[in-house]
Amino acid sequence: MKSEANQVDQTSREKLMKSAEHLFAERGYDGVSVRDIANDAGVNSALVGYYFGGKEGLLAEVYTQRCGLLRDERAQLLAEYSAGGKTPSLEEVLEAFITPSLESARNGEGRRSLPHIRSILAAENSSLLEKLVAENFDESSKIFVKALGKCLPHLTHEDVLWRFHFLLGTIYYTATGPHRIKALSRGRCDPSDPAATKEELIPFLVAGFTAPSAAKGNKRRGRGRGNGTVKS
Amino acid sequence: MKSEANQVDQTSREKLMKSAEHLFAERGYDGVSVRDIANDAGVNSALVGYYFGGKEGLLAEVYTQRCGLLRDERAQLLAEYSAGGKTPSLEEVLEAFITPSLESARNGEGRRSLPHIRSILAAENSSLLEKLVAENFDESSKIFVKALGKCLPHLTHEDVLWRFHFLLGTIYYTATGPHRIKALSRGRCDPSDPAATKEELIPFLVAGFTAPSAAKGNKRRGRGRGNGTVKS
DNA sequence: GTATATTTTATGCATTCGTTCGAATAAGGG
DNA sequence: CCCTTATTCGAACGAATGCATAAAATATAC
Repeated sequence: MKSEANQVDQTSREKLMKSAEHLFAERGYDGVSVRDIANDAGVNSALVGYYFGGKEGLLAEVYTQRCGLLRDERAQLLAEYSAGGKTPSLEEVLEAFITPSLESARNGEGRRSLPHIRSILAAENSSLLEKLVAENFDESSKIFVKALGKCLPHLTHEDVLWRFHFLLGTIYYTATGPHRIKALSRGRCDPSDPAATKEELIPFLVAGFTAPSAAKGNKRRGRGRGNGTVKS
Repeated sequence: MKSEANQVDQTSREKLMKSAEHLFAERGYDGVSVRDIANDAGVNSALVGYYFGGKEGLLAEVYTQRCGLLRDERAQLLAEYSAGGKTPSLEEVLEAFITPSLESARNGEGRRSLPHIRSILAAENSSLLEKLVAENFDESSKIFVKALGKCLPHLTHEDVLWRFHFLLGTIYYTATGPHRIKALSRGRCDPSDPAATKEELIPFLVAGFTAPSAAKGNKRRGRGRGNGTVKS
């Protein structure tokens, strides 16, 4: 198979994947028909069955490919920040995790499709896709949770997991629902601008992550809010 | 067939709305057919046309009703914290906003359906529903953004909006499904537990909101003895 | 009782969906 | 040239969709 086609000479398989990524991100899985995809790609609709076995196979292919790219970018950034055996700072770990999510336009055409697709999977809750998410995501998650925990020795493992969970929420919501804040701010806050988003998100997250532990050992009814770390 | 004696006499309209809320939250809008809803409700499928004019009308009805409930709960909590002309603290404002989102089981049957539906709207991006979101949510949002700004005079209006945006992300993501965090923690972190979530989320958010301003140049106007209201 | 209004049911319709199948077209080796 | 293989195409299938309508059942008023 001659997979080294030029970007001008694109195989039908690639056209389908590109259109599928675009349309799935825009209108959801059930909201797009294979005819829509084929039409957008300019090929015959039967080719999705020929190349991917069906609509689900096409989505799986698109998703895993995108996930791999995102995972690699994150890993590479984290590796850069860990060069020379150095332990990356909290900001660096967060930046390594967030940046590829915000600007996943590297391969596509300015569309941040992966978090959108990911959000759609969560919403439409297809069983196959839930499995895909676990397969492609848990690996990267564990690495970053570990790196975060190393930066935050005052937190329990569960604290880190919770805050990682909140971090994911900010990322996905930024990628999927940027309409409202843009309207409320009359366009001055634009979550589709990766640099601006990062500039606001990182300090917010750094402060949130470095907050005192909220874990069980700490739930004494102490009056003082910023009480120190409780050893046991 | 005659409907067997239900525990309460529920009109077919209410049955439809209940089933629609449940199913929309579970499988999305396009993922559920009118027949599915009618079958789940135990009524004839033509009744959704009779009562709501169609599938979209049913969704709009469900959504606006749920939205009204949530908005009222939030407003009531904020009013309680503002009793006697007192200015609520940051934690109180956050709690008033978050709590009803996390435990929207008050009226339903333990399902936190509204954020789920909201998330689906964002994903499937229907034009009608985007309008619904703006209509039902912006009002509440503006009130809380204002209350937050009053607690955080060191921030610009845009800072507050950004962090409010991140706050929404954490809520929606938490409510959108049983997520990886539960698996990664072997069940010890359970986002479906409102109390546990709040115990972790509030300190995280308080720290994030009170972080120093990230605005470029820190150009907060009206510094010194600030006029309370934020200029619009 | 009858008459009227409301609610429910049964059924059909036009459309769209994902998928499949067989026939064309292209490419390459003998 | 023929033969094999890979790709593309047009057409069609059965199933499911949202929606509309007429008739039946039920409630309500007189």
